[in-house]
Amino acid sequence: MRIGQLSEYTGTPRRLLRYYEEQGLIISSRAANGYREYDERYVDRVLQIRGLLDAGLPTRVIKQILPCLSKPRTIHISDATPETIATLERERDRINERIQCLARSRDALTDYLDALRGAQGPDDPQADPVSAFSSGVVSSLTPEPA
Amino acid sequence: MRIGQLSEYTGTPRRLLRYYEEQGLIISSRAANGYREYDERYVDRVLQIRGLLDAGLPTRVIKQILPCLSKPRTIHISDATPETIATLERERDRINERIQCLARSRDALTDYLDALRGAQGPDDPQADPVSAFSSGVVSSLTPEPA
DNA sequence: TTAAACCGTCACATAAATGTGAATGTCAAG
DNA sequence: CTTGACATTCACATTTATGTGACGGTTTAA
Repeated sequence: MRIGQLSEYTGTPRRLLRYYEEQGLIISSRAANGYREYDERYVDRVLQIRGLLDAGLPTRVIKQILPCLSKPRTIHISDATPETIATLERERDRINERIQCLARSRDALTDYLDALRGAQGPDDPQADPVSAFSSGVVSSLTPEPA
Repeated sequence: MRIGQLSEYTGTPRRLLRYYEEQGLIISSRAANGYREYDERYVDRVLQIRGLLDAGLPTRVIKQILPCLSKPRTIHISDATPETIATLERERDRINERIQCLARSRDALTDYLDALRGAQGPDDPQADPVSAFSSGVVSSLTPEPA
């Protein structure tokens, strides 16, 4: 498929697909006229890239770990220096830290929402019996929620 | 404490602490001379902010969810419009998506590393008995791992 | 009193991801 | 052949999170 198709399937502006290529995240073959030509597998690939970018990984890091994320593994093995391995391990650890951080926030957010629902918005009959009661104390550590 | 202390404790440049304040993520009281004055709780707060930023959340979103992440909950409850709740739920869902995406990548990365270790780098006596064997097939979907 | 180590604001610079448009080439359909 | 949709490259603009420095005030200690 060409860039327009891939753009449509992945909801990614053409500009960005070219940018990802420029950053070495994807590779395109060219038709005789110079048009980029993509494999169907690029749809998932691009969605994965976008997910990782959205999760805060820079293209530089994504470029490093992408080759390890292909479905049919048992490829790309054998070209691994100790430094490569160390780098990948470091990135994996960093990803783990991100996950932990996000999970903590998600859990706190969930608790907060549960408390809110328990306190005043029980329009949803699934509300948990969380004994939440409000006070007027304001921490002043943070601004008001929007 | 003043900004220098907070900067030292959190490993965050002064410049960024002022920036976070400018973005409404933190609030400082001012001493008579105009110096910013911080509570000790700001250390954890700033670390949390940095973690979320590093995980890809923009300051705009962090500002929204931060008030819900305070330890002593049961504060800030009662000022929640339905739109606020909907926004928070949406952000929670987005955070969840990020977590899923990162977890997938981490797992794939872990598998890859396990396979690598099984294939050639068993310097570590803890290596798992993963029956990994390499082939020369290259996907061409992605560049070589660095 | 002077120097060093803080603090303040202001402002310019940068890298990454992205938006947007110009100028042009290609191709399929009328 | 022309038009419209799609492609190309080039290039400038923008936003966000930062770095960095100028210039000046304050506090502390020699």
